[in-house]
Amino acid sequence: MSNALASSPKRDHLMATAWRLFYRDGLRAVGIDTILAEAGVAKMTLYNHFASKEELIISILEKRDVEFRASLMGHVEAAGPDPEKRLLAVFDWLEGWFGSESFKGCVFIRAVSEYPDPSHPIHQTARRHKVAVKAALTDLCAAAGAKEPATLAEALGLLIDGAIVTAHATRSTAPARSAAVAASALLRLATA
Amino acid sequence: MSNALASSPKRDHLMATAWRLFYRDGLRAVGIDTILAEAGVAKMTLYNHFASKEELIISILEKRDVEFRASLMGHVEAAGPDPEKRLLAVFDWLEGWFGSESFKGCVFIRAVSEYPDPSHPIHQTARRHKVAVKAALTDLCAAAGAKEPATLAEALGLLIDGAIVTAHATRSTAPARSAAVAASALLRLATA
DNA sequence: GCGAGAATATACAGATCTGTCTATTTCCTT
DNA sequence: AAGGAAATAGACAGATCTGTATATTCTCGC
Repeated sequence: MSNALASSPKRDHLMATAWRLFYRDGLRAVGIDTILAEAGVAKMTLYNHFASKEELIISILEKRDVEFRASLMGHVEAAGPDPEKRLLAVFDWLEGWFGSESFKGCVFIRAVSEYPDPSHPIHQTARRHKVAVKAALTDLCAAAGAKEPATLAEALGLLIDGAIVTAHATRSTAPARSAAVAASALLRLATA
Repeated sequence: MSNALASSPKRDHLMATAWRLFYRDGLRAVGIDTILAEAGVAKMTLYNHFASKEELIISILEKRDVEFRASLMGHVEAAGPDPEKRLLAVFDWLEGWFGSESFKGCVFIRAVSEYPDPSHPIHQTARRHKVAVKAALTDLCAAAGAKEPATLAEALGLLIDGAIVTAHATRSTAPARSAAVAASALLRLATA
């Protein structure tokens, strides 16, 4: 029997296929059989790599958390050394994301929505992602010279999550610009 | 056969029971049979009042939209005539909501999350709610003397949705205060 | 008391869900 | 070529899902 944590081509392929379907249609809406048919993989292969659908979901969320933050911070790095530019690059990155063809909101917000009980492992995994993102935001705010980095990061985090939700509900990239303008104003106040 | 739109005690009771279960556990997670057992109502009674589960959900969302905005605006009215106080009363109202025992986020955000396809009737119903709330916010911003009421309302809407999501994910009322502080700052800038 | 409309219990259809089991085959390493 | 792990197909269990059909009972106005 294979180790449930080890990486393998089949495991990676299952996670990639499941991710695409879960993100497109929802965690509860997509069944195991649909994933298997789409991936062209046998059912026992899935259950040799993952103990359950729930563990599959959590593995995907944890992977997405790492990828999400790497993509975000990669865009921040590309913005150069100016701390203010770096912070506002977050909102450019959001705008690009919102405009992508397959954009369907934030999978972590959606996971919290689908598993609303705070004690549920999937809910908790999604929460950990939000905490990690806020920590990264706090670093950026501190570097930008905010007097209370955590306070500013909290406000920017609200703008970001609100923008994601609004962009999904209204199918528009405009919330990224609105959030950027508000964030810029708050940053100015927080560093003055 | 009864009219699907008419009000009746059984219909109201079904909607109240379904609302409680849907909000607590999720729209897809709760089955018809669970609602019927909890409400103590026969299956045919439900299908005499609603064509499908989807229609039941939409009816509940539309009712909640009206109740939600009535509750919010009621709190605004109670804040008195000062336009700035009225606008900031929105965030006090949020804090009370976040602190309530049964708080599980915003059912409309969660509906968008569970039915991510923008063409789905449930998704569209949830979007209409968000549009209606933003219109109400715009009125409040205009009354408070904002130079660009729609722009300010957009930013406040992002703060509100972000606060709801964050409060749900972190099980805390703190996002209401953070949003209030940021909103107050943005209001000052927008009226200066 | 009667009759009509509403609600009931119950069974059912047909699909789908997660997860298990078994027997076979494929594939890689030695 | 042989051994062993991994993947396969496919049946299966047992539950659950939405929605339908039928026949009975309840309730209430007249």
